[in-house]
Amino acid sequence: MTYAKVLTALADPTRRHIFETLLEHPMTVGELAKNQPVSRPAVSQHLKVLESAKLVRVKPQGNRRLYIIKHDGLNELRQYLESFWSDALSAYSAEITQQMKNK
Amino acid sequence: MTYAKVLTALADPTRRHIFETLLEHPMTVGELAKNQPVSRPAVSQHLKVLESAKLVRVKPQGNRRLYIIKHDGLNELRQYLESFWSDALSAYSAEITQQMKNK
DNA sequence: CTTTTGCGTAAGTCATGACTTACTGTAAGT
DNA sequence: ACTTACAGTAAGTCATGACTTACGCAAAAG
Repeated sequence: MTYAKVLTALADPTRRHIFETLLEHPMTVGELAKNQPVSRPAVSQHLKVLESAKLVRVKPQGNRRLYIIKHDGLNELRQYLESFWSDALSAYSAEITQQMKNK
Repeated sequence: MTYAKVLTALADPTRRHIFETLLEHPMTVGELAKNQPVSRPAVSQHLKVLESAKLVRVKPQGNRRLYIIKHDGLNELRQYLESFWSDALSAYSAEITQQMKNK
């Protein structure tokens, strides 16, 4: 049921930007905040959300905290999406749509 | 760039419920509202959002309006998600994660 | 040991968006 | 024609959540 968290996490543009930045390479909070139009605490709060959605992971390194991409959340979301295609009921719906195109 | 709209559209639980209900079979607004804890106008507003995210389609039938699932929005979102895997930069990130597991 | 650096947390503000109850309009039924 | 059914729109309320500044705490630096 984490796909719900993933959806809300990625629905926010700032959070998406943070996530996509981390996709390039792991980064600390301070570094992330520099590439962002928002304050450092805001970034911290966003990272908290991303973490609970299993989209990122923390690696504390002494003073600093390195944030790293984690694919678990994305996998959950992908699975949720794929259920829409594999679903037999979905197929029924597609059939209706097809019928309508022919009219 | 519609994937953003799709994400916000599916981030809302009520909207997800409406969408998943339509997945079973096409339905009118009134029918949808009956299976929902919210009012009919609320459903109408949600359908508007789902429509602009290319997740549903309307088929006016005389007095009523039949709403039908549309896969375009989901396809856009899926494409967005897949870019995270195919991305070379993502691969780099995955490598780092792997290195960390070994520690 | 004091200072600085790096982050998380608290608390409060402000905008957005998810609802509600009217109201309006259009098609169907009598 | 008149009424009833179906649904979108307007307008207003209320909660949530995205931000800010201020603060506290631990690790590094001096």
